[in-house]
Amino acid sequence: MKNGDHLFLVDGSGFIFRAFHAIPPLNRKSDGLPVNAVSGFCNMLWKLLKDARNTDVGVTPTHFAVIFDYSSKTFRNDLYDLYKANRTAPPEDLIPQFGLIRHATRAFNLPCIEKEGYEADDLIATYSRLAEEAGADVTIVSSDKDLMQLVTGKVSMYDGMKDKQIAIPDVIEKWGVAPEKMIDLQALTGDSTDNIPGVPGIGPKTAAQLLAEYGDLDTLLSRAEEIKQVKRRENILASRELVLLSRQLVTLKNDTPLDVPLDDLILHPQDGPRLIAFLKAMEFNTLTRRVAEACDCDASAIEPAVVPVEWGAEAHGPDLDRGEAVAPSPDGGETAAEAAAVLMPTARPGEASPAGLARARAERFSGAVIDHSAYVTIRDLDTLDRWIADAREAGLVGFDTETTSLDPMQAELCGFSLAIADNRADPSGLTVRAAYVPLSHKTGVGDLLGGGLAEGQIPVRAALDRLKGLLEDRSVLKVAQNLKYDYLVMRQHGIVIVSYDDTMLMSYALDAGVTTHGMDTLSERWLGHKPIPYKDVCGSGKGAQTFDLVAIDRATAYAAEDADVTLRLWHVLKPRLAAERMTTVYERLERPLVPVLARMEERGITIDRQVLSRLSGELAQGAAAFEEEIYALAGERFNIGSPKQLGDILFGKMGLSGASKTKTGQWSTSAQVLEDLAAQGVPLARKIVDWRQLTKLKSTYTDALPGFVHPQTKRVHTSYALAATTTGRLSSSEPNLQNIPVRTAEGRKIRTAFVASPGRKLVSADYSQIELRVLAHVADIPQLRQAFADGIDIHAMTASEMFGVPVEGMPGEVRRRAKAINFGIIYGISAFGLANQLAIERSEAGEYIKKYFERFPGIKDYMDSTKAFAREHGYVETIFGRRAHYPEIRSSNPSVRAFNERAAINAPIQGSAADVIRRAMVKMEPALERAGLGARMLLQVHDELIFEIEDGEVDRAIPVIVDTMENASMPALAMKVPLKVDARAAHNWDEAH
DNA sequence: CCCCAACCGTA
DNA sequence: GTACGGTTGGGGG
Repeated sequence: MKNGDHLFLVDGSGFIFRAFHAIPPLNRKSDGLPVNAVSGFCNMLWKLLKDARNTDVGVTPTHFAVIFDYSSKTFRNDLYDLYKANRTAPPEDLIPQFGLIRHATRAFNLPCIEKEGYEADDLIATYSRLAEEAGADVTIVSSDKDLMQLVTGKVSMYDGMKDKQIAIPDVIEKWGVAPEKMIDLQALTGDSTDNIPGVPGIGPKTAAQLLAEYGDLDTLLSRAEEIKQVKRRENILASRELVLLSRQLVTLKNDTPLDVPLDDLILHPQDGPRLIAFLKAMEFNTLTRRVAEACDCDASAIEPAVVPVEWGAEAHGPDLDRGEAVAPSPDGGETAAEAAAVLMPTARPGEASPAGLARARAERFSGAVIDHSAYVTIRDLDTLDRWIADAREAGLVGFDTETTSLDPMQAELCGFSLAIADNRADPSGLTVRAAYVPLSHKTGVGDLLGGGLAEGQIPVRAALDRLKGLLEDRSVLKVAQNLKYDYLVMRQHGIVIVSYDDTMLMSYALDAGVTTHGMDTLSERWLGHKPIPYKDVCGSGKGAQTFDLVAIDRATAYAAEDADVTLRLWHVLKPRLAAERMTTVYERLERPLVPVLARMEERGITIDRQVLSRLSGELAQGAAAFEEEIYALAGERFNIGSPKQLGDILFGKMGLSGASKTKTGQWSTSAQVLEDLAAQGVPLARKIVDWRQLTKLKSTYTDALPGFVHPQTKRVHTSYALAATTTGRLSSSEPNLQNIPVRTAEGRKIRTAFVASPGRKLVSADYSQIELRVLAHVADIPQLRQAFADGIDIHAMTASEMFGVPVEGMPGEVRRRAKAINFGIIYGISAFGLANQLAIERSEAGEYIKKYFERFPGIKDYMDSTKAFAREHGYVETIFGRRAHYPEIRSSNPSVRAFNERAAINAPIQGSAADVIRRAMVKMEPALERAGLGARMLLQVHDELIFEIEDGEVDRAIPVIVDTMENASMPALAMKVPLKVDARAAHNWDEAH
């Protein structure tokens, strides 16, 4: 270090405490991790370093270090055992941030310095002295008065939070003494926060006055007798020894041993990608964007870093218990605004009870008058600011995005809309005003050169900066329809929506099985209003255009209406949750899954296109070979893929027996029928079955999957539907990754194409027999509970009970039949179905069922009582209270009724298992983070979760994953049967499964 | 171009 | 016998 250099020393530990208390703890990661101090720290570092690069502005560091306290025990404790003895433990939310700030420092490519037995202040004093001796200037980034003794002509301080420089005159102004007298002043006054004794009755003012009069502390003490004020004189004389001790304590040690030499503090260039990876992991979206701009990086191409979090001893994570107090929950947490908002509008007579309010709301909102001409197009920032301010004031806002694609991973934002219930104008909540903010609408429809940006739109960056403030404000409840979509779209712009409700999920929690949950359906059902069809705005089929090409007036009517309708739906559905006691289901099983699934979809999974392409060729060859043989056997060429043509050939032309008809009267050519024919010795039938298998694998998988590889991420991003099934299961589409083949060897080859990225493994963790375990729990069957407790083969046990065959040496066929019965039970067994499955007579199947019910009477009771419950209430419930509705269960049509009864028997079993894995998924990310693991959950396949995990982490991650899944029901519900999870790691999905 | 039936992949 | 989604063929407009 040389003359003219400039060393910045950041008091990291001091900053943590200051930032933690100064910045409100609103600033959490989406998983609930508090990062307010980290956020303040990163912003401050960025500001310091940014100015540093801009040589026109301020001072430019050549050397830089961030200094931390190593631990609470230092040499000062040897001097005075009560030193800092009154310190209490840091707040819980602060604990994980100590480690994170060190990670942040390293991500900024800065030295992170601490030394056992010394405080940060001593290290700062030492570096400061050395730098000054070398002729350099020093800036200590801190506002701590303990460091002011270090200020000289070459050494100044800088308060990073107040953006204020502290030089010699500033110290004198503040404390009345020059920096070199600060030690004496502190010794006299003491410091209650550090438990440093001083002279009673002497504060900074008196101390400064005394020092001005006597020059320094030693002189003061030697001439203390001269002090005129009796009390003050006596106190000083009595405290003499303590004051000298205090002086030792407050004197910073400027010759501490250093592990990192001064010259090593030289400022290195920023490592942009590394810093962005860290900032993304912290979800500091604004800063990520700024850094990406400054270093010209594409932030979207950078994976978030894996940042281990040390939580200390305290457990953390979203609690999933019923009735437990809801801590500020990671995402859609209940806020004061939300609690207030649900009561808005003001209750009227007859609305005091939740049910009364719900009824009144439904009544008031039905037959809504929706006036498209009242919608506003927001074209300038001032108007947008007013709307956002009004939304803040209301604490509640309807929100919707308009984009160019239904696929959120491909969608480009065109604009967004806001809806506000005007509570002042109309306390009924009925008056909703809504606006559309166009951002990137184009002109020149049909212009091949592409029209330019349409006039009268706010610049995207400016508008989104304002919107971000609203969407990330925990105190404003955002209401959206199918929020996962908007969540993903906004994430692409660095915005993380917090505090939200999703009307689609509210409807799903309330009415699964009654209705679908799309906005148009809900609007017609609850508001009696048919929203403008998307087709009317954008056209369809060949004439379709993207939303950015829609004229802004037309777009406003459509888009604002969506936000308007969504907010009205919320007013109807929200009170129903409480009235129908579905709030817990909604808040614990539905809403928190939105960001979890969004992240899974965003991560995607890698597929090896070469593997698929090779397989596709093999399948084509195999199918072609079959085709020739099929034509030869049939005696003519025909479309094998046409069941109609095939049926005509088999049962018309060839006159084969064993035909059955489909419900439309056509010949059935199902696999079952063909298998039967093959068994009769019809070789053509076998070849058709085999041909179908190959062409199915080719068309549905090997040919289709590569088309889903995202052009930028090069991964496949499925879409999970949260509200598609009656039972509570998820569904997956575009592509459906929940039906990737596994049962045949040929099919399994498809799974080898699903691979981990380099240096990682795929880990598959699946529940073993979860539905039978749920059945054992809900029906409380002693033998089943015992078998699961003992880890016995459940199907063999069933066979043994039914047929009196010992488990040892049981024939495979006997076990197979018992297995089919077990599955049949879960599916709401019928003699017809079981006979079909086992290819036995219906009477024989009936005997099996009778026998089963004799051995397990509890199952019969369960099925009967479930049916009776469903008939009485029209719905059934899972163990977590989710409801599946069967409105047709009282149908006078016996087959319709029987079908609904079977579904009603199945739903609590399938649905409870679905609830369990939902809980596991919500708990998984916090559990992994708590364990300091970067494992990433990618896929869910009903009873299986697939992760991508760094090689070195796999062995540590698996127990965390297994434990989280096995204990997913806790603490809300202790199951009577243990849940068992098997997990394996491999390069591809086939080997991991 | 849209919709439905048939078929088949998964849990 | 439960719960899904995707592909193909084919009919109707």
